[in-house]
Amino acid sequence: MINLMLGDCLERMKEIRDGSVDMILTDPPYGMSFQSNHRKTKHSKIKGDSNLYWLDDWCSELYRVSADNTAHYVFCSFHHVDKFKQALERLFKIKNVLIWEKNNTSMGDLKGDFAPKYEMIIFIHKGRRLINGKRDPNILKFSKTKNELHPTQKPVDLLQYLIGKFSDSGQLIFDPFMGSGTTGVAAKNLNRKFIGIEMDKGYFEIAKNRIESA
Amino acid sequence: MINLMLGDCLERMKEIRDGSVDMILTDPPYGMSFQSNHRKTKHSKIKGDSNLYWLDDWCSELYRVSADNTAHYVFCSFHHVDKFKQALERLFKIKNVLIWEKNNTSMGDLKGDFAPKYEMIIFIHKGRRLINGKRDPNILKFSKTKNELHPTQKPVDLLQYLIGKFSDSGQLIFDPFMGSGTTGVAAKNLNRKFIGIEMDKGYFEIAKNRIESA
DNA sequence: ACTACGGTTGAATCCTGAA
DNA sequence: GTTCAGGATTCAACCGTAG
Repeated sequence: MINLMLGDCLERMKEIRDGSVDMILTDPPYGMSFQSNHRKTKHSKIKGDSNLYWLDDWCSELYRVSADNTAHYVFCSFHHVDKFKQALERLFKIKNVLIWEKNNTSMGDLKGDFAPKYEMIIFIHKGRRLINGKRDPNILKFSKTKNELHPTQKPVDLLQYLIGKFSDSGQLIFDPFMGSGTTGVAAKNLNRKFIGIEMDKGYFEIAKNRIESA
Repeated sequence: MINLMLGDCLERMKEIRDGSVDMILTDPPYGMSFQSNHRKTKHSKIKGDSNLYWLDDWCSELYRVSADNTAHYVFCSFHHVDKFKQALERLFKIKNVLIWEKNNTSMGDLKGDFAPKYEMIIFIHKGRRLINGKRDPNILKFSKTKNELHPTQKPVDLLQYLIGKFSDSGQLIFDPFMGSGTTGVAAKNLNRKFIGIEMDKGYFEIAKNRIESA
């Protein structure tokens, strides 16, 4: 079962039944500008809300739709980790903050700072979910995707790893900020069901095509 | 110049002159025991939440004693990164969150979680301080010290690396939570001046001996 | 005119991995 | 080896407006 919705996730999530989702795996917009004058490959502009006013309502809906005894992942940069952690913490149990170590660094302040080489992944439980297989360290090394369709596209193998560790075959994975649909591809590859929501029509079509042909 | 003080850093810091410190490098107590009690209540009141009530006053004093255009490091676990980031952010500029990747993992939840393999280091500026040498990634691999004198003892080579990157020979390093004195040893090895404060008399003596014989 | 402030624009510059 | 491209960017200069 694959269910893709075009629209604002705060609205469309209302259509999802209480306790029906076995894993949320998503990469919310951080509220940064993606338009760089130096990037060769330009992506369409993504709406940046740096005030993150929607966070609390969003977390409440996530809690409502998720089943008991499930584990979930929310990608996050260190710039906003405090706000995301506190919003999630009101309802979920913060289990860990995983570090996705990339194979490259990004730009940032070249003279007064260290070079960004990772993204954070807030790992939460509703109730208690046991790990599948062995317990791995909380630093995960995966190479970045080449020729990205979306500026923050995640590697499929990273998402498949995360899905495999804390969900079972046939369970339902949910991504409220679908982007180019990598979470859906990973879910389908592992025989999970999937619900994805995306507001941008261009990315929605890309996601639909990618997941169909996966 | 090495100046070691026995006492509560919130009190003893008052003796340090405005703008006299070139780098703060410290590992504050996290108050983990309070945290675990608090977890049982889901809709937690922030008031009386943990023993981090001293954070805001502490940050104000750090800001007062530090010179303009200086860089500083505060160690932190992911459990409390939100509170430390927000307290520091009121006055300092958050530049980065560094990841100290250890060579081993610690215990934690063996069945429902990933294994902790890192500590966070909040990296802040007062004004703007340029890097010494090249710009390195924000994931730092250093092996843990063996036969520790203190439960959260840091490797000397890690602290020397951090000191070397953002301070100069002859400048003053300050550690308000000195513990077993590793920051002082690193500072002395690199010909920096040092002020350290420690409340516990046992650790104070250990630190004094270690720094003297460094 | 003279700052002061806010928003926008464009230049800078470095490590890593892939070719 | 050697070259080359690119990266959830930051900083500073530059206007336009307001006081």
